[in-house]
Amino acid sequence: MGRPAALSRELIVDAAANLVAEHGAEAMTARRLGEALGCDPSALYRHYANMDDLQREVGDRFLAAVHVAPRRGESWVAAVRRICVELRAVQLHQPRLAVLVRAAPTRLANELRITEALLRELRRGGFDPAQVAAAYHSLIELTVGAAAIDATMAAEPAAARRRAYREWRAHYGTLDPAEFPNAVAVAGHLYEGSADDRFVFALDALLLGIRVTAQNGAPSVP
Amino acid sequence: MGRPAALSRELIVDAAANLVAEHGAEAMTARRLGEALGCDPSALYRHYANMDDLQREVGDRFLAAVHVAPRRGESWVAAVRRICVELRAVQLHQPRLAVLVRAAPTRLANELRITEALLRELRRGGFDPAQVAAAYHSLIELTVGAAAIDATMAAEPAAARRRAYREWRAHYGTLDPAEFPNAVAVAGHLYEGSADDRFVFALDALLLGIRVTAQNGAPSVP
DNA sequence: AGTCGTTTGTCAACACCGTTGACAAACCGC
DNA sequence: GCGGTTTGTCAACGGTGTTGACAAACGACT
Repeated sequence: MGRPAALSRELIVDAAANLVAEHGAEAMTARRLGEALGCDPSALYRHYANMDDLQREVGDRFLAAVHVAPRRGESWVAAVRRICVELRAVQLHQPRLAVLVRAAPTRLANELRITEALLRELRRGGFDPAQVAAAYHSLIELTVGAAAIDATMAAEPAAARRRAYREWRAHYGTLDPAEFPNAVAVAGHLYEGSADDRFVFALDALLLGIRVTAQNGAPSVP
Repeated sequence: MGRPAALSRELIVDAAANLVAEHGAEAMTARRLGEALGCDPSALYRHYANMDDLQREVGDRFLAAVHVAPRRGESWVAAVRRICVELRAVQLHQPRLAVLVRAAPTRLANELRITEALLRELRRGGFDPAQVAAAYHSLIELTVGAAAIDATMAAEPAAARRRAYREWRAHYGTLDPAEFPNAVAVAGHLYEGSADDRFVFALDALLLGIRVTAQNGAPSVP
């Protein structure tokens, strides 16, 4: 009963996803979305409590691109690595949306799918439940967190990115050696390679640390 | 020459920092800042190109709270750990400001100070320059990234936080065991303890992985 | 002393943003 | 046909960053 709905959550989230894919996440405003849908901006509030609600669903829609199916012959470490790398890639493409996804777990379809897959692989690794949970949180914090940091630069073209990295390196190199001896000493290696390389290094180190911790227990730190 | 300046970058950044400390980072708008300074909002643009410029400086000012001086008898691992934990604590208090600090290195005074200290401790650990840079980037991505994720919840009172964690745990536990067997299995351990605990676990694992990697080289992943 | 150029703050305005409350259109069951 | 309910429209509110024209206030030069 009631007036027949011309809009629906699905129609809205579709249009919003298109808008984001074409014009970037900052284009997803109530007014532009209303224009794309041919309706008044305020009509959206009949289907979503507020724009954050909608953004959360759009964000989850983009997570559909992450493939979590296990591959034959793949170790659990390799699977976790692959899932995290893919998750990062998706988040780098939609920096603004990632903000909301990472504030709190949305527990929407695709996020649950990824969570389940990561937990599956970690359990395959032989950890006990508490270790699995701790490892999962570590991986998510690094993966999603690093994506948050890198997203801004990832939006730039590759040439601009390399130029920026080179400038930063150079800047650290020209600091006062009396005040910043260590920065000057390693300046040549800061921001070396791609952000993806740096992430994978961190990810591998974290995975290694998780494995060693599970075997030996947490090492003591004097 | 010219009309004498009533404002200055220092006066502005002082007022902005006070505003943020008292009313939160979202209170740092041009109009409220103008009101606090007794000037027109547009006067700010004589001293800063835009609000992002100003936010970056205010963000760096808050980093002054991070103590990086070496302590006697403290191992390099303990020092790195301590600096990262302090850095995280500061970022958790100013979530909005952290957004800008983490988009790209500001290379302002306090950020440089922290960078120098982390590099100092890592070099004390006996790594070669390339390893120091890689380790530094890993630590920053985890520390600042995790702070970005946790900042939203950290703004809530502790009771609300614990309630949210409990709800999430419960939600994972009530998922369909056929579709999400692993989530159901470890649900009881997800979001266990505090966000700080989870961060320290990840940080220790990462530090351990970095040390092992430097000793043995990167492990192969089948 | 008067004028010029420069710096700096003021004012009004522009173009946005999310969101709300009153209203009208369009359906269902009665 | 008459209510009740749902759904979209419209106008508006209060907020945001930012800009361009203008005026005040100085130092320097004639």
